[in-house]
Amino acid sequence: MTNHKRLLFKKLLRDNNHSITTSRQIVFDLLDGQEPQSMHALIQRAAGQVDRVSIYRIIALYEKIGIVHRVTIGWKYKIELSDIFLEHHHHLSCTLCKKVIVAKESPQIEASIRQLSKTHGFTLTNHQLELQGYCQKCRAQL
Amino acid sequence: MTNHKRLLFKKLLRDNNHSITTSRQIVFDLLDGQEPQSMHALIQRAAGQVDRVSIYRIIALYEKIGIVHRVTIGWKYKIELSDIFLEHHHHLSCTLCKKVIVAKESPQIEASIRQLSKTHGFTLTNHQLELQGYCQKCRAQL
DNA sequence: CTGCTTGCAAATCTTTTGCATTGAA
DNA sequence: TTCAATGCAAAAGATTTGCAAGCAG
Repeated sequence: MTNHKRLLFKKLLRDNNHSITTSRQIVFDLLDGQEPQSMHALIQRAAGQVDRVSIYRIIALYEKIGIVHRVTIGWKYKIELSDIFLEHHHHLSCTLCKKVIVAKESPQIEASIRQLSKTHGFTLTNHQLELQGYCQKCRAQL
Repeated sequence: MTNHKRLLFKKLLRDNNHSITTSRQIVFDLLDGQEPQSMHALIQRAAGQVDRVSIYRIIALYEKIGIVHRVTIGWKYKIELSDIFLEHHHHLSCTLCKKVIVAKESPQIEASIRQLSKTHGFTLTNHQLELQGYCQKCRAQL
């Protein structure tokens, strides 16, 4: 993980008047550089270090202050670092192998989305796009 | 509800070898012409008519045979009739009043999305776009 | 120190499963 | 009649809450 990310992380906590605790750093580290993760996965990976309940509380806090956001993969949500840490992107999730392909944002899509909001008098703060289908590998096996 | 929808609904059940039961019709009627609904809402509205467990089973079936799909609103999912019944569209959901604005699809967005899949060797079957922000009314009150 | 954070226990809510009964074809 | 579909009870899983103890600032 880059030093920059860690500094930004701490700054976000400080700026919002929350302390920088060991548990919070552990959870942040678990999130960094990973595909979006389910609560279950986070809880598993933090087992013995951070209690399940604290993870829920930490993730709730992180979402409120914009460190993470939730994305929908299939029917369930998963957690990933927000676009301040990762570049803005979209997910292509394979219905068969469940792999998530991360796609860099397309200026064209972003522009159309802004246009759509405008048409509806909507003030856009955020958006999520999920594509479902088959990845190249699974497709070949059909 | 149009007769066409009801016929299509029955045809989908028949074509997939499932019987047309009272419970299934009730759940279908609850879904028709409504904003996406939470399980909780469906269960409430069907109280006394269809058991909670059956609703879960019926919705699972409906999703499998393409009668409904799940959309994410905030952190939770909701159920709505699939694009065979409604036209393909996207959701603009207001973070404040929770209202969901339904937007007709934009050819421009759809095209960009197809392009994005292609770039990644992905076979697209489906996609969902959710915009979050403030609706006109809530925006005015900020 | 002092109040924000955490862990633990337990409550609550959501979804799934097993099984006997009911109902559609 | 016959097997799929339903209801009920209960299990399993996910998330939240209350409270005492621990740690960051």
